[in-house]
Amino acid sequence: MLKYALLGFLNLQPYTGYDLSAHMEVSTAHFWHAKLSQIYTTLKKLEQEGLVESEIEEQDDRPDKRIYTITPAGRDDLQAWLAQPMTDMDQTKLKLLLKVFFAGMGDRESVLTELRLQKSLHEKQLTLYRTATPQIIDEVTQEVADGEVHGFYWEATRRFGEAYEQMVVDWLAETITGLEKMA
Amino acid sequence: MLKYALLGFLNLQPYTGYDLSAHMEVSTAHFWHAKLSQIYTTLKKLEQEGLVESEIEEQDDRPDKRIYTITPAGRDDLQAWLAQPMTDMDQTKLKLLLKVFFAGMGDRESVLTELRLQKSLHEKQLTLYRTATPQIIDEVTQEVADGEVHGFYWEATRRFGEAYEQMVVDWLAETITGLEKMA
DNA sequence: TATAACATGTAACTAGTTACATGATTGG
DNA sequence: CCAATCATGTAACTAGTTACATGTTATA
Repeated sequence: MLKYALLGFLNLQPYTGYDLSAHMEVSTAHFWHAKLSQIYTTLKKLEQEGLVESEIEEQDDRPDKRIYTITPAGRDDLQAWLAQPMTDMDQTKLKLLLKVFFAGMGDRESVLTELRLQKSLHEKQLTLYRTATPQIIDEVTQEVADGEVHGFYWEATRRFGEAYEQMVVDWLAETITGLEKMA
Repeated sequence: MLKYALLGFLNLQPYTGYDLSAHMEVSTAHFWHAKLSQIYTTLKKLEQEGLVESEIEEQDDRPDKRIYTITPAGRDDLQAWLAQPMTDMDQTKLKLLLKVFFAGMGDRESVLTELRLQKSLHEKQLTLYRTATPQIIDEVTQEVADGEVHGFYWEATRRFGEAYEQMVVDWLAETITGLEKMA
């Protein structure tokens, strides 16, 4: 599926692998992330399949860049993916929940430490969605073509992130309180 | 990490691969799932590492069973994992959000269809967390040793599931309304 | 009469992570 | 002077999925 994340970004404008990584980190990271190594190998595969093309831009002070552009076949593939509705729910893997599920086998203090640490991490993330993310969306919306349309959907994913983190923080607070009472 | 899901269950009592799969499906599926094929290969690997042991129980009418038991080394490994706190947040991959992020490149009706379908799926799941899951937790709590302690944590993961699905349903409703107004 | 549940496993494949390898420039 | 940013890639590995292979019994 990284395939479609890459095709989606390349449908906005040409990018290098490094650029794509940077963009994913600030915009899709909370629902889709990838390491640079996987991005490079996937781009190579997409080029072999004819969904993207690349050309080298030479640079003097920096390493040369390989700039990828989406092809008509790539656009068709992306369109087909967008048009075809998912018939099942996304399945997630949450290590934290797995640890909580078996926490009765360890000691109470360890769980409390873990949950408090997680709470502070999720609070930080919640703040980001409320302060930094709206600014990023505003900027990018003005830079790209069809910015207003994309802006609506980008804001929708931001709202999801915010609501998710709020829910997690609330759940952690409740769970911590419950555990403290169990003393 | 499937490793720890399996060790966790086997720390409650011995199980076959088939049993483990069935238990995961009703209790951890929303935060940890695995196919039978992966469960079988992982159990084999765990046995080679000395973390579990198995013995065959012959059956006449059914295929023979291979019953796995956790070893002291397995228990130690599980304990160490539980005691060591995670220092980062779980990262998720949500195809639905990825599709929404790039939805401005497709047509509005496709997105609406997709979101409405997802809403009905998540509503169904929310109902399950409110009706079926509490009953399952009650039953299992009474069957296993230290049931009351485990019950607290199992209920915590149920609450997470319920809160998550409620949040998703609300987000979908809002997003659908926003899109309909955009007409 | 067909399909779900019971029961285990292997083989081939796709996806993703970690580590390695290289090397200049900029900022603290 | 050290870390971060820029920039690309390969190799080895771990995790997870899909498909294949087998065979009985209970249920709708």
